[in-house]
Amino acid sequence: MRHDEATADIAENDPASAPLRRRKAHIRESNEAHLLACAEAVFAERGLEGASTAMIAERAGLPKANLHYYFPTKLALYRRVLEDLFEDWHRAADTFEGSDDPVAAISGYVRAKMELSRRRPLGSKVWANEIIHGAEHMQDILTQRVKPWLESRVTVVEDWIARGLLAPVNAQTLMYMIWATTQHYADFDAQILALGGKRALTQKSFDASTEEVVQLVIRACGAVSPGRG
Amino acid sequence: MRHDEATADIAENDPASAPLRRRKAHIRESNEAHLLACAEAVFAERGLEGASTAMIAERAGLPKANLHYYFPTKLALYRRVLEDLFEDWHRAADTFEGSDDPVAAISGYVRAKMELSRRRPLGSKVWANEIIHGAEHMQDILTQRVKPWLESRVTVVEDWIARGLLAPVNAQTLMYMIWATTQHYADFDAQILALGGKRALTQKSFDASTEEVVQLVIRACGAVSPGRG
DNA sequence: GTCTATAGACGGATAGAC
DNA sequence: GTCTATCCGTCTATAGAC
Repeated sequence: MRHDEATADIAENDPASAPLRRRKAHIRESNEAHLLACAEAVFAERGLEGASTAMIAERAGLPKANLHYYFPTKLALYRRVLEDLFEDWHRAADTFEGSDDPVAAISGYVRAKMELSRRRPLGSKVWANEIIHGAEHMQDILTQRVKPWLESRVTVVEDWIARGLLAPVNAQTLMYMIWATTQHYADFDAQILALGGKRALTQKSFDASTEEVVQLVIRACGAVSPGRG
Repeated sequence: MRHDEATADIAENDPASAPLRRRKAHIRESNEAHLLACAEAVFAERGLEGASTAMIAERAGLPKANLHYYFPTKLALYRRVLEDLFEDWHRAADTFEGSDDPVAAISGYVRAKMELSRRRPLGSKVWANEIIHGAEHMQDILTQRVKPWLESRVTVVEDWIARGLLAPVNAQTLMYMIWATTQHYADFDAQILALGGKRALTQKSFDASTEEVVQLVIRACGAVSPGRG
């Protein structure tokens, strides 16, 4: 994390300094990524207001001033975390694009969302926290990125219904149920743990919950589960 | 909100001061209730750390020192809000106790939970926020109050399954789906609004969403919806 | 029971040496 | 690019007059 080379006097246009510039770029990239990961954890544990730049810097093993060198304000850092989370969410959402078979598409999407809750629960918490508090720092992401995606999926589901492949459910309500239920396993893990379900944190119980959720969702929208494996 | 009577010199044991003591008790009761309502709103909007006692006091129209007169610390106020929320949640949960008919019991419970999300969305947000951040201030509520309730309901659902009244779902997973989906309409209202669904905030669209959720849940657990009305 | 003033800790952000 | 020291604002909580 520490770099003691004297680099301040390297001329920008000196070809000989190219390796140093690359090294500086690599340092920046690596420190930014590390700070983003630590920020995600602290924001998840304490929220935007509860998190302090000192906590994030300490977790990253850097002095606070160094954090402000990479991210000018706490809010800028927070925004970057949210944008990064959207990218990950969007990759999971791709699962829904692939198939024209409703059972395969929907169960695949539920599994992808559960996998995301498993793999990145802290990110899910940051996202949930932001929305609960009014989503003021992600209006643009919601309206410009999530909304078009949702509308296109609603169209697809309504087409499936028109073709008799699904029961006449409200597509938006179905999507909210899928989001809410899958994200519950990340956001409310403390409650699930306290309620002492056997399905707490092991990969095995998480996989079992995943298949139970898939089953519930598939039956909810009036299709027959294809089973799996 | 203001009371200018000189009451400091009223002897505790003087029978003549009983009316004054009653008035003081009423003042306390009314101010505490008002502060609790304002605290719930500010905690919902900003979280425990983001909320300041100054904000809560200002919303209540009282000086900050007055707030600390009624609630010694911010955390004590927060705890009182959480306990109050549990009581309300518990009343809604009673719906589930009444009937031995699974469809009536489950759809009634879903409606009660949706009604709670509609009537007290700020409270739902405070609850969600607390759990997302680790539930450290409500471990006792979860393990001593919510857990026994959940276990008794799991038993009932498993009995229904054994009697062939429901599909063989995992009762806990079903309950998490109900909680997650119904609370989504309170906690994620900012997202629902931003995604521009027609079902935003009117009572009418909320009622429609309620019946859609009931339908989805009833079908998910393998029963036939009884319709309604 | 009400309210002003303030103590004391901690927050985000920056200056400037290295 | 790193890090110490510090500014200045806000926070919780309390003292003490009324």
